[in-house]
Parts: sequence; structure tokens; C-alpha cells
Amino acid sequence: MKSSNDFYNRVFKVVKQIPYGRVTSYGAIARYIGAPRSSRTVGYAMNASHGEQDVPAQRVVNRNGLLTGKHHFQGTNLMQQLLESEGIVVIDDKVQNFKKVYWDPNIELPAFKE
DNA sequence: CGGCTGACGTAAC
DNA sequence: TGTTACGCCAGCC
Repeated sequence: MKSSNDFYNRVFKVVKQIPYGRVTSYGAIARYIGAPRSSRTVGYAMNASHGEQDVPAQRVVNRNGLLTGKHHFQGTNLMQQLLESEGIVVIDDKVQNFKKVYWDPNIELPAFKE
């Protein structure tokens, strides 16, 4: 197996492991699952995360801390509201103190374990 | 089977 | 330091 389906599965799994009040980037997840060049595909996988209620896609932003995928959410600023509800300061679709709330699975997590 | 698109990232200018 | 161009992998037409 280890096919595209697994790729999505890994992305979902990592995103689900994101702690409360923290955010991460697509590239970090991509690198963690073993696809450092598939950052774009990670975001694409997030598109399918809509079927996964346990996947806090709002905690996943780009390297700049910008809420690039907020447009894909139901509401116009639903993503921002969710992040602010977690204590994350979001101004102009940009995560403030991104360095503080940034959560890197490659650092926080020892290794990928199924 | 070929080509285009896309919630990104890095390099180059 | 800001902007532009390219690459990357997976999904869809």
C-alpha cells in the first residue's frame, strides 16, 4: 500500500497531533512524512481533510504564518476565528508570534510512529 | 498517456 | 529586502 492514500493518511495523522494553541507549516508536515518536496501536495491533502473532523486544518499555515487556506473554509474568516479561539493572535490573515506558536513535528515529535 | 492545477517552498534576480 | 521564476508530488480532465 504506501500509496497516495497513505500520503493523505500521514498528513491527517500529523495534523491531528498538533497541540492546542499551536500551528505548523505544510513544509514541516511534508518533511515529517518523508516528502520535503511535496509541500504543495500536503496542502492538497488538506483539501480532503474536510471529511476528517479530527483534522484541525486551521492550525496548518504556510511558512510565512499566513492563512493561505482560509479561503477554503466554510466561512470567510472561520479559520482566523478558530485560531483566535485557541489563543492564537491573527491579524490580517497572518499569525502573530508565529515563532512562538509554531509547532514543528520534526522537533517536537521524535519520529513517525504508526 | 499527456498536460494542467494546486491550502508551498526555495533559489535567483 | 521584495518580487519573480521554477520545482515538486499527487489528483483530475
